[in-house]
Amino acid sequence: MDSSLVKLRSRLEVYKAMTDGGNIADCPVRDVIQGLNGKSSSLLTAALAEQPYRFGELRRLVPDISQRMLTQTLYDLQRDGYVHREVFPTKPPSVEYSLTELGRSMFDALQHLLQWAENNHDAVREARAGFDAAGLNPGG
Amino acid sequence: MDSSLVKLRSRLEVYKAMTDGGNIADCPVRDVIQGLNGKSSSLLTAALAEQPYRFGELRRLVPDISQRMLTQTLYDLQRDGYVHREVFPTKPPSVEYSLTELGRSMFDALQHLLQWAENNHDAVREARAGFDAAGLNPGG
DNA sequence: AGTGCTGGTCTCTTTTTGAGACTATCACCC
DNA sequence: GGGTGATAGTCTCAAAAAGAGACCAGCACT
Repeated sequence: MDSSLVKLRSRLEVYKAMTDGGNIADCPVRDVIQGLNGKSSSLLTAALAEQPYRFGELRRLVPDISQRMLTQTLYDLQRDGYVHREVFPTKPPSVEYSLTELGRSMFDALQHLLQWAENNHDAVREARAGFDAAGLNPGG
Repeated sequence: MDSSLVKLRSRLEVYKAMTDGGNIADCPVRDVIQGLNGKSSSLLTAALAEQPYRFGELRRLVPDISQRMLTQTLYDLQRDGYVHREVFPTKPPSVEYSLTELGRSMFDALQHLLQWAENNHDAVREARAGFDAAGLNPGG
């Protein structure tokens, strides 16, 4: 674990140098992670890691996403190479979305964070509650 | 790896049930990950995982973030329990931000994704380039 | 001919983000 | 004793992103 911290230091300097240079696209974190930052990107990737899904299925699976955002998020995931989109000439035509190899590889890394979120959801909620309560009564 | 896929299926169903029920806050992915989705949250967490930093230092470390967003992102990270904020009554007063235990734990999970981003930055860029090129010339 | 399914797009409104001017306090310098 | 610089922010205005939901087009079924 300490060794990863050592690696981290140099990595951070790389990030800094790159953003410092002006070209943000050269910073992997900004460039890659930002593409995953959509409000439902993680969830959709998780769904597609399970199995391929069609547009309408994804919509039902993640009901609080608007069609517009679902379209756009899938488009972005496809553009970044995580998702494959295939149109079947049925009547009416159906569209199937699936994870590419790159997408599956990315999801393997993302999964750690999803797992953490699940394990620590309560801790985060408690932190929020405590913070808000303290904020309302700052007069110590 | 396959066993994690099995776990995933049931997990996804939990997500679905929870968003389906209407209360999005009960879905760990939406609730936790969304708090990390800020454009620079990952980068700031990475910086603070290295060592504590002061406000101005963070601003210089991540130059393309506005003061306003830096303030707000740090506030959000603090509220979710990842970051500790300490004011020192120097003249002028200085404020130091550091990772809490929870934040460090979260970063351990996040780090996989950061590492992946670094390793696969080129692949993502190529995917984008290929997608855009194909999009301009769709007539097959 | 009307209804439903498919996978979207278009418009309008609200929310989020970005850029950057402005605040307040105190040490230092002249 | 007044201007300058450092600290860590806040405030306002403009632009970008996201959400809600109406609308579109093609075809099967009735």
